[in-house]
Amino acid sequence: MGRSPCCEKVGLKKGPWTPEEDQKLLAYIEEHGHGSWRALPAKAGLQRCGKSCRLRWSNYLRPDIKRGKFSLQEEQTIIQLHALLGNRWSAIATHLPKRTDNEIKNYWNTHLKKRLAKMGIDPVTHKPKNDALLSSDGQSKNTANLSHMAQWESARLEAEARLVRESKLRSHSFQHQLSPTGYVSRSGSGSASASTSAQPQRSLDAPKAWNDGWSKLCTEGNIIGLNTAGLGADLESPTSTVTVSENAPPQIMNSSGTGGQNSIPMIELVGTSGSSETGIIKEEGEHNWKTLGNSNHHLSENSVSFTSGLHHSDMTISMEGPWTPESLRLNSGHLQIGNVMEEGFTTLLLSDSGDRNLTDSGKDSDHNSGGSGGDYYEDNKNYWNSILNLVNSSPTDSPMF
DNA sequence: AAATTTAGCAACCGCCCCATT
DNA sequence: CAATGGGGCGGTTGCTAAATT
Repeated sequence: MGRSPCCEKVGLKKGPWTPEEDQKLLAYIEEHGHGSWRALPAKAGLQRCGKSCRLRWSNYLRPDIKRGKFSLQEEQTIIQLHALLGNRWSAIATHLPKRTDNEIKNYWNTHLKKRLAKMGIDPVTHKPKNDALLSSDGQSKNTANLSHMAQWESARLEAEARLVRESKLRSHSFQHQLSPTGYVSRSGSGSASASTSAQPQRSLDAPKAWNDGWSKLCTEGNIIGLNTAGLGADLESPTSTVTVSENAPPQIMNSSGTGGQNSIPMIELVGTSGSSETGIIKEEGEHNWKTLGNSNHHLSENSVSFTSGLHHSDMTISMEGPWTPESLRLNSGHLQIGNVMEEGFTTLLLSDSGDRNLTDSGKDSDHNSGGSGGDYYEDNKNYWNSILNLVNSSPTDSPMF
């Protein structure tokens, strides 16, 4: 198709914004809302293109923006989400309230990426660069699995964001007039717009429900089946089901469909948390993780699961649908999931960030795997712990998990 | 103290998706 | 169904300040 650039018009100003321009834009949006960005500059008396105005607003002028140094928590979130989602800055930004995707992207590029590289970790794959040895024993496939999961999760995320966007659009159609800022999160999740009037509609949001479920999951340890497909029939994304049962036998949750070639892939995490508070697998289960490979695992064509065999901390991960058995890895009888050493690296990375102290669980590491291989199961456990931690500590309006 | 290099960040660019016509 | 427009997203650039030589 091809289309003319929005700033093609001669006479439009580019480059840094002056305080006067900021003031004009701010005043206009506060009074009228942004409305059509393209039409805004003329109405606001700005010699800028609409796109530039939108960027200036969403990255700088918006009232609900936090600026300044990133906290350790934020760093950790970025690193972990980047490992999961890649350069999906807007998705990552939804987990960092008041931070813009642009800011996160910049922070990644200027700080975190370099720090990873310095430590010999590939910032793209989050794997050690000298990974040749590992790849020979299946590590690369494991990473591919994580990538696969991340792709799947990304697709779901997008669909959920779309759903939320639609729901917000419906509610904002009239709220827009009432809320002069008129800001809707770029990802559609609304997570960054905590100060806007969107709050009452949150209960309609699939991500909110998802998150609520996780909250319960992490705080009560009850059996909770969450299936985002059930939250909206028009949700076209793959679905996730997370079930936790206290003292329940390990189980494979049956997903929707039959796992046929055209069915939606589904991951189910079925875990029984030894901790009734956080859903985080406690240290007491440590040895069981290490012996995970000796415990039950079954592999069938369309459904794969492993059971850790923990007496207090059971986790089953099952995958159905078009994923082939090859997409999962049985390695010496051990099912590997994802990049098992990631947490170790993350921990190292964060430890490397100078004089800051680590405060959260998942950072209790004296396991400096640091690219040397480390203990797969220990790292695996910590990786998922950290993800659970992340989820658990995420803002309630986060669209993910 | 001046010149050069490096780091940080705001903003731009081009592509893409989706809704509307 | 195709064309078009609006807006979102990720990659990149270029300016400025800080650090180094």
